Amino acid sequence: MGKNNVPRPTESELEILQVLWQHGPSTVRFVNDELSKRRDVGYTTTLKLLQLMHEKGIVARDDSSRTHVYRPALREQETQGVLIDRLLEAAFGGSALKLVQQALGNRKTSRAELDQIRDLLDSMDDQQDPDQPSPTATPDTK
Amino acid sequence: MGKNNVPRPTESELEILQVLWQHGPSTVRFVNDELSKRRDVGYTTTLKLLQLMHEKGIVARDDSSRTHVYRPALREQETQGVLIDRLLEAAFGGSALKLVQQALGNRKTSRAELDQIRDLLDSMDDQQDPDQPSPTATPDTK
DNA sequence: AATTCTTTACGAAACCATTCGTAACCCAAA
DNA sequence: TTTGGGTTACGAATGGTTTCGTAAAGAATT
Repeated sequence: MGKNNVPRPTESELEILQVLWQHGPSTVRFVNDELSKRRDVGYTTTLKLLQLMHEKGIVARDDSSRTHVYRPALREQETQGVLIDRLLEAAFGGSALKLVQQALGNRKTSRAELDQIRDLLDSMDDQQDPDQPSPTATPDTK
Repeated sequence: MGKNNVPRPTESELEILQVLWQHGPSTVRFVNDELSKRRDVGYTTTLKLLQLMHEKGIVARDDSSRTHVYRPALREQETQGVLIDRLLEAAFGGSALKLVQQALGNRKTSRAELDQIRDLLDSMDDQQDPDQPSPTATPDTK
């Protein structure tokens, strides 16, 4: 099992995942209240979505008590990674460089944030292993 | 008219847009041949997609001659920007920093690319003083 | 106990993306 | 003129996402 069959959340599902990531394991009621702060959404709609996400393996749930408690099945970073890969393939021809340039270039970014990115770049320099080629495009591992 | 009603291409539509961005204005036949290099797709499927994209305003077409010629209605960068905004909102709570960290962190990136990003960061430092708003980033109200 | 509130489960409707079959049309070649 | 290949237009089937109405069951309140 690699990243092959990692679930690909839809937009609504992501909305819910963000609530779970931010607040931790939550009931349908809580998630729905959070979503309702941003837009109109019925309780059973949120319920159904969570049930489907559960079937898909996107969330796990504790149904030991009557009101079930849902939590993300994947780490935030993992899911975000999948989504970036998706966008990278779909719109940037696989070039992470172009994506980052676009993300930074067309946007206001504070100096503090720029510095944080610089730190990240520096730490990546340290990890550079010159032995290996740079296979940005072939996660073919079987 | 701001970025409000900029079209939001689907995955298939992006596949086609990439062909158009890369090769310039093209006929259905050409686009379909390109897509066929990667996967199985019927001619009329590509045709229909292009027709729908035309209706949506995602592509423009020259139908002065019998075989129509399609071209992107938006610049590559513009569309990519919209898509990043979308992902940013949907999965990263709006934090471009987190997105970039994720894009770079979970991925092998060559030193050359890292250097290019550093250059970008440096040039952004220069622009830090927003007397002159960046020409790319503010298509405000007309 | 009866009522009300909360929750889950289920089914269906509405909508959209994707795919393709079929027909009509034009043009060029036979 | 007829045939055939390439093209556009259109409609429909399929499958997935999103929404919500309704029913059933449990829990709390009266």
